[in-house]
Amino acid sequence: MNLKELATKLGLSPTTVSRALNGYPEVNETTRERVVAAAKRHNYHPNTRAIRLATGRAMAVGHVIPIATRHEIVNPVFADFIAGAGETYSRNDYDMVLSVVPDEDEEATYRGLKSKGNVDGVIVHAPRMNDPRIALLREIGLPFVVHGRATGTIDPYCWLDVNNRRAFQRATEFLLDLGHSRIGLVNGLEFMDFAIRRRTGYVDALTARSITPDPFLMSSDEMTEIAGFRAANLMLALPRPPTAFLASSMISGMGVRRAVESSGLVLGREVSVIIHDDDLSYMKNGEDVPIFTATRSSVREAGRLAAEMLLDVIAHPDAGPQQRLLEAELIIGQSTGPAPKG
Amino acid sequence: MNLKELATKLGLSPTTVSRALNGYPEVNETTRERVVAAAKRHNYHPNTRAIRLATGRAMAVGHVIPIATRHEIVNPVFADFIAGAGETYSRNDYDMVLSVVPDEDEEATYRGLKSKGNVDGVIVHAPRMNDPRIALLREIGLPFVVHGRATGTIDPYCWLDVNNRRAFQRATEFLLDLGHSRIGLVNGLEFMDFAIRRRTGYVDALTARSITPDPFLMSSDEMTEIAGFRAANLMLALPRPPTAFLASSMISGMGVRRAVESSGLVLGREVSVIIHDDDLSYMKNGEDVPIFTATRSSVREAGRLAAEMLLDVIAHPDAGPQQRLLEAELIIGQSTGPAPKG
DNA sequence: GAATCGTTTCAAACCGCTTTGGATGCGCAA
DNA sequence: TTGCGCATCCAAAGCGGTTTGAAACGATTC
Repeated sequence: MNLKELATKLGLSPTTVSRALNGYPEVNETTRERVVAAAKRHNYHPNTRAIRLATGRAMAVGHVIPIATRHEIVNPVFADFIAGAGETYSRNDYDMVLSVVPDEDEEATYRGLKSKGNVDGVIVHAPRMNDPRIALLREIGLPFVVHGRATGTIDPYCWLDVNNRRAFQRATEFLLDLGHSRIGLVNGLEFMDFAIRRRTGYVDALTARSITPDPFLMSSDEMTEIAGFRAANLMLALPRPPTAFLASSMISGMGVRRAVESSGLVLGREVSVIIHDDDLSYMKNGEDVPIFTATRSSVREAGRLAAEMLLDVIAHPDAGPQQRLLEAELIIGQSTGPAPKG
Repeated sequence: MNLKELATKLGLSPTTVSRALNGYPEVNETTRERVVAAAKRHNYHPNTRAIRLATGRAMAVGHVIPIATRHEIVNPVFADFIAGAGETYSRNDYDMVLSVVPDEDEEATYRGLKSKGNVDGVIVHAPRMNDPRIALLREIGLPFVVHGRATGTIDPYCWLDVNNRRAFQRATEFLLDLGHSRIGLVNGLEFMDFAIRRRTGYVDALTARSITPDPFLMSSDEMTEIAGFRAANLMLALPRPPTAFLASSMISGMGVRRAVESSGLVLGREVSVIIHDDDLSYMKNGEDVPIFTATRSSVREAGRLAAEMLLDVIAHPDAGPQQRLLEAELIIGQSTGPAPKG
């Protein structure tokens, strides 16, 4: 059942039927009701491909997920971010198209998305320092929103980010207030922008209290359980081991916990741990009482908001770039306590 | 730059240019080379929307991700499955469109996908017992491949699954061989098909050795760290606690480990644990030596294969339904050992 | 030299919708 | 009566490709 057939069946022109269904004013109310009823009765749904060609809009948003050929990690945060963004798209009748490409094809993918007209805009994931994608997207004129920011980029662009610096600064201050002075940082890979900012927050808090950051207490690696375990193990083996840790994710935090416990230490008493909690649905940080003290910010909510921002940018391309900084909560769980006397 | 412009520039008709670029035989080789060169020079990319309308194919595959309104869990396995499937799609110039919808809208979503012509086929995720989606998709004539199977469905359909029953049967036998007789099952939600099959494998292995399954040693819940922790804790508090556990995922396995260790027991000596390892890229089970003994099957590889199967089904709609059963490996790690004398 | 054939090219229809630029008919003011 | 404005509807021209059916032309066959 297509528009023409429906029109013939109604004794109307395709024009009128189209207008009736799309809510244009120049059609008689009685006619509109007839049309709507007939459309429902014959189970008519306009062909998306035709709409897209006729309107010139793709009614779709792209998410490009580069698969690093080196370290083949699929960011576990994607699932929840995508779920959040997807909810927004569904509500607005947009499609979400995911492109999984080897990272060396990423530029070609963006260019293709634009020139072939598959999408009306894209979300940029996991920005790095001086991320080249921002200039690229501006150059080819594809609307975009960055999830995160890219240190080093001067011209303004659209982004939505968590205040990672402030979050880690507060977490560090919290540990300092508890009397900890040797605090291990188990950070993500520090070419990622969020990891840079987190380290800055950590370093700032320390230096504000006249503590010189100890390079041996700062690690940077994938945010996996194993990596967290190894980093914490190394630090615990130091002559003057840390009494507290700051871990960049729930998962690496679990590795830190394993290292702590397998050293025979008790979490929350002998060693304190604060993690960053993305509030992943499959990785809840406890129920009533959080297991880990954490800086928390829902990545799913970030997905929803970033998607809304992008749709807004697509609808109003000439309104200046939007920017939004979300604050993380600092929630107190069972993994922190006063520094042991020593 | 569109086809007509390119044609004029070349002094050819759009017909010939289109044919030249699409490799049709009825065009002179010299002409073809001229056309291809010009297309590259002018950076011509055919408009996807136009191709889709003209050919009647969407060149896209759908993944519908229902968001349960009750338990809002985004399956952590999605990310890797999607990554695997996405690689296949990229290689074949297909788009992957994700629909995130409240689960009560799922049927309407599938019908819409079909009648609006957004996709050429879909992958069905997380099948349950007697899953209604299979009959629905057959009814509306949308090609599909199920990732998993649906116990109770009689008519043949396309699926790709891991042999969950056999995997858990082997794992149970392995524990029995080590002398364990009280083995706790920390299963996923048992309306999910894979969870049913895993329990069957576990029960079969026990009964084959004349051990009556103890209902207190069988739990079923979300596959989260917390749920694994709680289930294991309950079992460890029994008058006759288990000496071994079978956990349905790496994540719930980490909860089990925490319960074991917080009971002051040593993993791999006093209590053995086997998990199912989906080989998630952000959740590696150790490096050289696996942390957990595990039944392992890469969900990312499953994604690749399922996508290939779907593209094949789309290309050859009349070839009978394909089915493929993957076997999980049983890999030995540090979390299992002989049952303690007692 | 005419008929036939294969190669190469093109004009035009088509995919299913939106949208522009009229038409039509009616009521009402001039 | 004429003219104008308004409400309602329609024919036709896009959107940018693919594909059908036919034309043009040189080569081959009789």
